[in-house]
Amino acid sequence: MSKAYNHKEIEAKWQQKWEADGLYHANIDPSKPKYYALTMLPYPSGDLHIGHWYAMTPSDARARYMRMKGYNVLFPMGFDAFGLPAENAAIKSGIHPMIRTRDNVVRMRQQLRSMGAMFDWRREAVSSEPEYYRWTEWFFIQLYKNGLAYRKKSPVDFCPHCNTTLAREQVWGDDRHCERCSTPVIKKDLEQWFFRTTSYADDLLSYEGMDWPERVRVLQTNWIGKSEGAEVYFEIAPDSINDTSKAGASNNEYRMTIFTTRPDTLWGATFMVISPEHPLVDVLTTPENKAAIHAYKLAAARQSDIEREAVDKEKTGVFTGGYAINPVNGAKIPVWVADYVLMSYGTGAIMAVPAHDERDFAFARKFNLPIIPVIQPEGEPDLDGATMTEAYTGGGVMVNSARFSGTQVNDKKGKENPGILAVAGWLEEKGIGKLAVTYKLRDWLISRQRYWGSPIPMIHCQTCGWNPVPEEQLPITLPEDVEWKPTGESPLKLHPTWKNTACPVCGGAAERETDTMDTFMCSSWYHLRYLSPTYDKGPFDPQEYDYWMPVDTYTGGIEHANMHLMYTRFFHKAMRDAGITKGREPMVQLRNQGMVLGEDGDKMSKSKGNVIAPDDLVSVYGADTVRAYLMFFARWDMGAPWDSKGIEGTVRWVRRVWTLMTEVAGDLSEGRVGAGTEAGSRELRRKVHQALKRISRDYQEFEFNTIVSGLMTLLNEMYKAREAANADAAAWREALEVYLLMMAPVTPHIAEELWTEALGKPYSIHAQPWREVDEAAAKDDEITIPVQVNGKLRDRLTVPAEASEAEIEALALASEAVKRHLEGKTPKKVIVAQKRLINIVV
RNA sequence: GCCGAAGUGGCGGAACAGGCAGACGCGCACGACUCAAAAUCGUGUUCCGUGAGGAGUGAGGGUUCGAUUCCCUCCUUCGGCACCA
Repeated sequence: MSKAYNHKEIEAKWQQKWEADGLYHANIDPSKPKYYALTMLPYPSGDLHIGHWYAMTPSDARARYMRMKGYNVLFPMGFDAFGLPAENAAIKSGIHPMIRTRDNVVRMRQQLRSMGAMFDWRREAVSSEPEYYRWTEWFFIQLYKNGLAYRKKSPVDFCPHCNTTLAREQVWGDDRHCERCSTPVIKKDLEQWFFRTTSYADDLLSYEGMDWPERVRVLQTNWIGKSEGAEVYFEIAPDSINDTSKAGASNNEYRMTIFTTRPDTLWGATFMVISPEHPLVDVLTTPENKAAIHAYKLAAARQSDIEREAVDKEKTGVFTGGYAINPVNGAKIPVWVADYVLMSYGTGAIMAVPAHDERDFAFARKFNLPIIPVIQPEGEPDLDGATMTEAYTGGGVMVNSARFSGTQVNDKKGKENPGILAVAGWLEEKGIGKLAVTYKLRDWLISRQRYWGSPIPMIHCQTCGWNPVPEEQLPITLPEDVEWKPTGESPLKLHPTWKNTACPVCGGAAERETDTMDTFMCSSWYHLRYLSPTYDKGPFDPQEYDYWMPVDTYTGGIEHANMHLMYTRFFHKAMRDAGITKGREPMVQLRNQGMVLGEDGDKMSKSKGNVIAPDDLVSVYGADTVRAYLMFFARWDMGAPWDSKGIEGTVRWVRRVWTLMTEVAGDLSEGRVGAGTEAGSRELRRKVHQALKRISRDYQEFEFNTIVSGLMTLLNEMYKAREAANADAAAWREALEVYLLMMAPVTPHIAEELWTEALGKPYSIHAQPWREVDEAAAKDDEITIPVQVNGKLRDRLTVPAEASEAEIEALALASEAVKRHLEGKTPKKVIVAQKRLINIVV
């Protein structure tokens, strides 16, 4: 075998053979430890991106390594196929999303096959096919039955001209106008479906037993945003109730609950602020303030969340004319409406303590509201509300706080703070408040006013209300005969008959929910559908589940830290509590890859013209070279700009491997390799086993760039050994075999070709066990020890590996170079750092 | 503003026990082969210095016999959150 390397020929040949033989089929095998390696599935845009290659081929290499290590490895692939792009394309071009999606899946499957990855295609799942979304619907019903799905009014962007809701990306410009008619968009409350993610907030905060990057854990922790404090109940002053419809109602009906992290500052509350959307705004507003409040509410509704939440924005607000009673001291304090208080966090109402909160301070100064200090920093002049220039937010001693004056306050939160603990206990005793916890995490809004998604399997009846579709009627399929009008309304709503159905409870006329589910719902359980994609008695075959779950390694982009990964964790826990899944977490280990940027260092985009197409690279260089280069050219977790010149180094390496392997294999089979010398053979074996040791560790640790550089280094050594011609045939055979085994996960085709054709070994290299490191062979005979004088390198000693530290020290002191730098002085100290370095201090 | 990550040659990066800084590769230079070029092979390539030597891992300080690695302060870049009560 001395033909030239032809990547097209060997890649086509082996991909076909592997497929025909089912080489990568993963079946339940209780005799082997299982390993579920999962990489995030793509959206079928119709074109595989270099980013997909960058994410998937190292994941594949590691899955292959684990397989060689003796694990029964499952490495599946599929498509997250519902979503907006297909629907937008349908509105523009009239091509049905189903047709477009199926075409794209066919095309992308081919592109994915060109990677030569070990995907078990029998387990492919496509989320937009009825056999899949039947179970997405089924899961919705399980969540509903377990009280985790509910309906609530929620604000959405709405175009009053088109009379429709808009997705966030359909709202354009700083003035927030409709993409189609340029009418300014308003917020509108719509009834929508939510999942109770918040009821799992504390469970989601625990990462026990999970090998996830610190970065992702921090991101999720911040996103959940647990905050400890207290809630306190403020009543509206009796003369401030402007609700004629409920004359004579008791005060308690209008109790306002506030959340605060600083109940210790309650005596310093000089006013209250409620959100413009707060239900009690109208009750509190006096007739003379009505017009101003109304205008303010309208303005707030027009603003985007981003505008409204901008930190540097000047505080705005309007006085309602109404007052509340501070329950700790009976003080009557004014209630303002301001947009810096968000209805979506806490209770939408706060007590304002301007002396000890920056935002309240800014607000008080602007509107001339009183500032009363109630925490005095120790050893400092007394705070004075009239002259303070900023809020004091630190610890100290409580003052002006009735029975609590003199109590210590520190920087800790919740119960850890003696001031908070004391006040909260008293509040609870008096029935005016208690310790409380609030989260930033919101419930998951899953309704989308869209066609191309999984239908929400709910039916609304005028008499029986909302009820789930009976499970035996699933799936509720999407109608195909819909019209693509650019109305912005979901075609499901406009379809003449689809929504008409019978109530599952009373049998009377009823309507289906016409909203569809967020696609994150589909991707929250795809790892389960892979287990048994054709199973029809449930979402997955329990036998497959028991063997394969949980996912051992999950790989993908960090951009999914707060959305997909959080939803998947929630989904798993909710279904576990419903008795459907098992265990604390769905994914034990998580690793994130970085991003391949364009050659200009910018993010790749069609408009910038800096997109690198993997298909072109594969056709020029071959999949093996592209795989190897993607693993080599950057740290996997960091990513880097693409370098089209850099790939030449990998091209040369692959060619040099081919040349050396075919030539040396030829020499071996024709007896041209002599007995060599014992030292020469030992030297070659040492290099091989040292590389094996390093490379094994690098596969384990996801350090793909040093796997390839380690292979390159060893190849250079093998060329030198060949030049020296002093290694025997056995050492060479081992070197060639181990080399191919080590490169097989990176470059599966060329490794298979050389293994079977050049070395004549039995097919397939990918079913071979990983070789164990021969520690004795890897051991150095001689070691080089750097010798420093005062920390500066002055000489290097080469000594036998078994030399004693005393011998090494004596040799170091005898060194000419060392003596020169000692300048006749006597060393004060000689440090012998094991057998790694000597430092002589004078 | 808060949280997190990262700053090492012309470039991507390596150094995984606090112990030889710059592995491997790109690029570049020189040489061999060639009429020539490409390809290939070989040699060199952190900076300053002819040299001995000196400096050097974003900046400054500290701990240590010894710091890219540990600690403190600061700067820059990137990512996330952003009036969260």
